[in-house]
Amino acid sequence: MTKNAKPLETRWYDDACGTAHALELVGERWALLVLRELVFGPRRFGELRASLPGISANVLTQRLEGLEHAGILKRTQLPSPQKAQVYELTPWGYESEPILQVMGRWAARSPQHDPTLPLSPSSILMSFRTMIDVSRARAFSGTFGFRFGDETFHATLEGGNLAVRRASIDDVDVAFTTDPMTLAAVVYGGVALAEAEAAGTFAMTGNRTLARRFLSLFHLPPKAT
Amino acid sequence: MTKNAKPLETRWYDDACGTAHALELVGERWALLVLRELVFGPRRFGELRASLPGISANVLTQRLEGLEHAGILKRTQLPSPQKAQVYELTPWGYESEPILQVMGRWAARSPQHDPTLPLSPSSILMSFRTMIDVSRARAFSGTFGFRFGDETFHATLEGGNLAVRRASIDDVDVAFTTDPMTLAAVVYGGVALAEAEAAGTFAMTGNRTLARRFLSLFHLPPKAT
DNA sequence: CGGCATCCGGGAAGATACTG
DNA sequence: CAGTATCTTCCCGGATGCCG
Repeated sequence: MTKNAKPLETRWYDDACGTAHALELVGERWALLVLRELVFGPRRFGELRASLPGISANVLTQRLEGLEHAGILKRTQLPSPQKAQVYELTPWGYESEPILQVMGRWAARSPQHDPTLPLSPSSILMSFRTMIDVSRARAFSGTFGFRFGDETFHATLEGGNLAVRRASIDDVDVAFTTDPMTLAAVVYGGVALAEAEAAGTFAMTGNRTLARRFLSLFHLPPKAT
Repeated sequence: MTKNAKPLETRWYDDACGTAHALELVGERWALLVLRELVFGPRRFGELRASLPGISANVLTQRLEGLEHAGILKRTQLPSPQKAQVYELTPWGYESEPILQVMGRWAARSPQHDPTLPLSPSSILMSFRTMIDVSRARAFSGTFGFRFGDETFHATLEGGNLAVRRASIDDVDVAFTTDPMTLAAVVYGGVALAEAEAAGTFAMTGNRTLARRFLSLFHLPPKAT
């Protein structure tokens, strides 16, 4: 029963500013990265832990408790066969995505940003939603599937927006099978598609013309100074 | 000479995600609130400390060092007469304002947000930039001055945007003299102008019709759930 | 295996006192 | 006024173990 539910009303900003309150809600270490991993759909404890390199189990437990208490996520039991419990953002929790996007766009301009570090599937797909060239994207539409190991994501491009969700990827126009770092290298790092395919770390099926057009939609902002 | 300037390269997220990098840059406690206080112009150490209820001097020193090292702000000496040192955001640092705005807009919908806590001048003016009704604001323009004790801010409304900077407020169409909490109560809390004026905590000079129109431009978003 | 509790070491934050 | 030094408190991270 989690006996120690101390709200610890101390140690907080005594400030009516919305930004300060946001920091009380999601300002603790790892909190926003937990949201990042949940933004495309519910996940289990172990999946979250595997996607967050370096987080410890007890800290993840604390964050999930705090975020649930704040009304940002809720834990739900899957129907009987699985008997597993998953964490899912509430509608208001899903609205936190712009925070992640704006922070990512700004930090991508940092002179110290190292794009060669590991990347999670959520991260690269979130970056697509952030870095998409809306005006060029409006010119076409399509459905795209991503397979990263055993995780699959379904993306629908339409009206300049890329809607992404964790789902199976049957019936997509293009399906990519790769890993997040290779995908980032191809899209942002100027690595040639043919090179990545030859290396065996990148494969795609479906409409290759559409695929190339899609992959050229995303660009990092220029570095500051 | 601050002998121990080691950034302690450990304790960070090993993650290429832009959001994760942003958290490395401004994810420490107080960091974003320091930026909030700098977003309308340079300030001195003591001014920052006074605007950040509860921060201690050594933590503020650490944050300023870290933010300077990251290239988000720089310390500059004022010309000879003052011999004072101020902290000022770099151009890229100023671009962090959308982070503050998006977080504030999202957190304002939190069921737990308490708008009766103390508020800094930067906070209320930042909230105006965030919560402005752009379509209605496009319909007119004007210049507005705010005097909070000895701090003054100059705001220019034009094209739906409210540009704010710390500056003297001569030659404005309307000048408000009040405190941030009273201003928030009038704009967001439904407190009548006449009531606040009668209480002596709110005064304005200039075009009163324009003033009323201006003050009605700003609204908090509805609470979630 | 998933989730949570406990213990421990290290380090960051908070408070106070002190210096130029 | 602008920080620095010191001490205490608390959070974070890792390890371990319990229980369903």
